[in-house]
Amino acid sequence: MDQPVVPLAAPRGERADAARNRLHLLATAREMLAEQGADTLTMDGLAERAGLGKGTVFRRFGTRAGIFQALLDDDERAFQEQVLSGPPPLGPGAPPLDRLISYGRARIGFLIEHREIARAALDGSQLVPAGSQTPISQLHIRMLLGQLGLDAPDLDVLAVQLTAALDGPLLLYLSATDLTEAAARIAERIAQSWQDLVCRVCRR
Amino acid sequence: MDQPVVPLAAPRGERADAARNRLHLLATAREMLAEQGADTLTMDGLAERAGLGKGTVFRRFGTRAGIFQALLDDDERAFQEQVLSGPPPLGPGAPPLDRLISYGRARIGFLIEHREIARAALDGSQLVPAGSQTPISQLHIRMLLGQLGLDAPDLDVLAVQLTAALDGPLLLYLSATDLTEAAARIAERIAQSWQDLVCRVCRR
DNA sequence: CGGCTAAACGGACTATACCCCGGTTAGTAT
DNA sequence: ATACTAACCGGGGTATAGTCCGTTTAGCCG
Repeated sequence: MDQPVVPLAAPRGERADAARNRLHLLATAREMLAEQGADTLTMDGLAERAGLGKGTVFRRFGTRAGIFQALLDDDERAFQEQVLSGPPPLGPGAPPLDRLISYGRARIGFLIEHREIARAALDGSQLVPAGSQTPISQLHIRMLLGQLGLDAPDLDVLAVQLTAALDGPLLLYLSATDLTEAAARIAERIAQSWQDLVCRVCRR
Repeated sequence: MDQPVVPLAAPRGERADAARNRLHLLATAREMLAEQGADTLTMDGLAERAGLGKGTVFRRFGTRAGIFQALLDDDERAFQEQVLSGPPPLGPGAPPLDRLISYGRARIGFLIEHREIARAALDGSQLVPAGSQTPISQLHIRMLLGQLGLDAPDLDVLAVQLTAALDGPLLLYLSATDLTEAAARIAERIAQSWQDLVCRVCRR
């Protein structure tokens, strides 16, 4: 009853220069990521290369992991697009169980593809894998579970469990292996197990 | 064909002074933990209070999280005892499915009880919750799955999935709430969901 | 008991995430 | 156009995890 007509991304009042700097920092981070890898990327280095102050970097992203979470968010947008309004069975239109299976496969692929950023986006102080990552998966899985009409006692916790069951093997895999070999084979193995798991859980 | 007869705990050659210092550091850490909480415990502080050099602390535990992992390991010993040779249904003797349900309940209780240490034992660089924590759970679950004679395609990955499904809600819970209220209620809710999940997965 | 070596010790040193606050500027109301 | 204010910028400052290497000592052997 007061905000005029600003349904855009920026929640409210991110100043133009701030937005510009954020974009610029993200772009610079990607460059550095591409040429040196994630763990040598320091806040000072990023600030200097971007030609900005260190304080600015922290103001934008809060924490080191925050940068990678922001990058992952960015990459995830296209993925979410597919999930929310792409073609079935990933997008709407297919039966919930098919979508669940399809979603697991897609997410596994996405995370393996973006493994370096995903890994760096982890942070000991915020136990959940990444800022955006869990909510989306969990919400989507929760929604599909609702559509399935299961007679489980607590769909919310079940959604958390399944989300964890999807991410768990990936995290283990991302941390253990250096991913140089047979990424596809392991991905397929996890995808297969995901399918088996959800089929077991959802059959009546 | 060469090592004489040393089947003791210390793999080989942890010097007496080293062992003594490790114990002393662990004890000191527990004191500090009790009186100031986990996040104000610094490596320097621990070293100073223990009357040892900082280098020693790092030599023993490698990393800050390592200290908490060591403490958790220590606490976990009694728990493992119960699982490996305590009375059923947690210990051996009960049907595998009952043991699986019982194990989940016990682990939830254990982790909630030791929440502060468990939380501090997490570390962004080693994605799995804690040094000891995952292996034990996973191995045990894997074993029980084997005894169940499921026709799943990949019991190893299934074990990882279930371990994650057990830990996931806990981590979420440990990070979000400050646990001062209704710990028991939430624990019960997670335990209930765990039981439901494994029943769904294991029914034929 | 005296000497030898590998392991442990200590604490100064480095790197870097994160904080702070005085100065500047974008956005807006008059 | 001008003044006002809230937000942003900058970069030096602090705390602390983790490293290095010269020194000390435990365990053993002759």
